[in-house]
Amino acid sequence: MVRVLPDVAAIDRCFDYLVPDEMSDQVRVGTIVRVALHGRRVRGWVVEDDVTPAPGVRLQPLAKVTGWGPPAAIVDLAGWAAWRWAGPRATFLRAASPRRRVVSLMGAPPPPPSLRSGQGGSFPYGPPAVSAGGSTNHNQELIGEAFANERSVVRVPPDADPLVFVSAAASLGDALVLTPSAAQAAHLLRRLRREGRAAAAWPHDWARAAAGGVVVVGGRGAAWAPVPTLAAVVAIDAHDEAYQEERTPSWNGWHVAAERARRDGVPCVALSPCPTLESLRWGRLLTASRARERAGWPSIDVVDRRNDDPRSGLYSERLVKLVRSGRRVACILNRKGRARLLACAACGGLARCERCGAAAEQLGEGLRCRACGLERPSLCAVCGSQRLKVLRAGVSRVVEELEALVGASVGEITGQTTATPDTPVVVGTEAALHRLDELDAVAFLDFDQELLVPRFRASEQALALLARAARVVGGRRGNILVQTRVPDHEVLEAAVHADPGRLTIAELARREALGLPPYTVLAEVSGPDAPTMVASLPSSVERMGPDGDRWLVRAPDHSILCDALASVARPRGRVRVVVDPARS
DNA sequence: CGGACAAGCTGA
DNA sequence: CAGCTTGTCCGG
Repeated sequence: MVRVLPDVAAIDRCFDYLVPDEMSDQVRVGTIVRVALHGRRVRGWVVEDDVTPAPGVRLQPLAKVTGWGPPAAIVDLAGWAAWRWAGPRATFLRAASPRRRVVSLMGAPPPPPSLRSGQGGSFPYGPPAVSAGGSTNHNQELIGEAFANERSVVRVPPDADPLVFVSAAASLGDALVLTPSAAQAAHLLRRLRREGRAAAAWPHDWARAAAGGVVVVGGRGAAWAPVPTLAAVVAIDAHDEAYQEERTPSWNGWHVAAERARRDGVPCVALSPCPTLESLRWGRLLTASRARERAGWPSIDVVDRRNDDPRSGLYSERLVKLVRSGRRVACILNRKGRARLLACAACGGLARCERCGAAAEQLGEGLRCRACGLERPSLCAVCGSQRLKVLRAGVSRVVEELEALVGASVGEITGQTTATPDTPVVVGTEAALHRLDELDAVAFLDFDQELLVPRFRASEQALALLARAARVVGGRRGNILVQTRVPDHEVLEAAVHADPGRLTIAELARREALGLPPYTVLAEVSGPDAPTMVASLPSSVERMGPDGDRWLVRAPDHSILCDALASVARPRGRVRVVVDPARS
């Protein structure tokens, strides 16, 4: 008899079934099965075997064995994640299961014995990494030390090649390597295979990973890969917010992988040019040499705009010179559309919505309210003038203005655009930094928007943006231009001096004073039934809010926070809980 | 989630 | 009071 968790998000509950004799050799903890439940057949996972039957319940047999599922250790890990991110277990088991049915692990041949290391013990490197180019000059000491610790945060400059760390992990045995995006994972995988490593892509090579003898590479989901004997974990760019699942439960891939490493007692290495404060609290910080770090950040040109003529708009003299230089430049502005804020050129009044009073933005020829979406023709609601001036330009508007300044065509990239423009000058939102590479320079037109946004992680996120830009311009070879009215902000100081530690110190003090992470932990509770849930939380947690329909719950650590969240009955479907919200 | 069943609303 | 909608309950 086995206990089965149905793959139905709303049923976070197990049911017992009989195992027919002919299935018994295929059924163990993790196996994916089909079961009859309440008059229908649903998928589910065996989460316990050899269950003693509860008296007085007539059991149904398993309807079918579908195939391989996550190993027992991962089933257990899913239980932990359900607690840690206050979500149903089924979500995590789904994340850990193969996309297509796996009937046998055969056909996933193990790699040649020469590459199967992982006998444990000291730290011999495997086949020496063939260094192409000069970016693999980390000293061996740093790598050795990283894997000698259980939890290391290795701060490397933005242009550092993570491959040496990945190879070192692979030399220890079956390693798990996480990257923020699937594209980065695919690239890394190709390079590992070129190096002669047996490597499996998550989630495509699920069965190969389960068979063992490979290093598994993937995005955040790879944290759930069925590696039989884990030897090490590496998270590349561990600061990246892409590790966090956007949908609830919003689990974090590298936190899951780190928990796995902890459970198995193997090293976990988080690489980042700008480690988060939370990661620094989690692990021991190791840094590249000062000289190496300084050499790996580009030159950062901070343009102090405090005394510039406001009529020069988003374009300082240095910016104009840069875009006219003929070099490949991306101008970054995190505002989509043409104009996000307008004023009447005649009476000076702001363009606002007639219905709700919120700011109206330019949309085609007319205006649209940014809050309620009401559209109206482009004229002043107060005096009727048709002349409106742009107070806050968006990307599309900047494209037009830069084309006039450069005298050539300028491309545009936002999250929605699909084609990559081939013009030397490109304007875009942050998305442009993920889509372009090998630029000569990146210019942040209004960096204050990043620095001053009212979110407690704003500074860290702003530095991460600069690190991202630094990588896109190829480290030291490129340039970053930053227009700001806060030129002495710690974020800019840290980037200019290639010393993220400067931000760490300032930010830690601020967070401690305000009782914010990493000194505390937060969860966001929202939705129609949030008040009910918040009201029934135990007094071990602090409640803050509401802000609209959002509440913040604060506790000294995850054990208290998650226990508190788990202790209250959840009104189904009507409340959303986000543990460790990225923005707040 | 999705079926079962009860309670409430409507119209003839 | 049939016929339909809406809400609540519960699953082996």
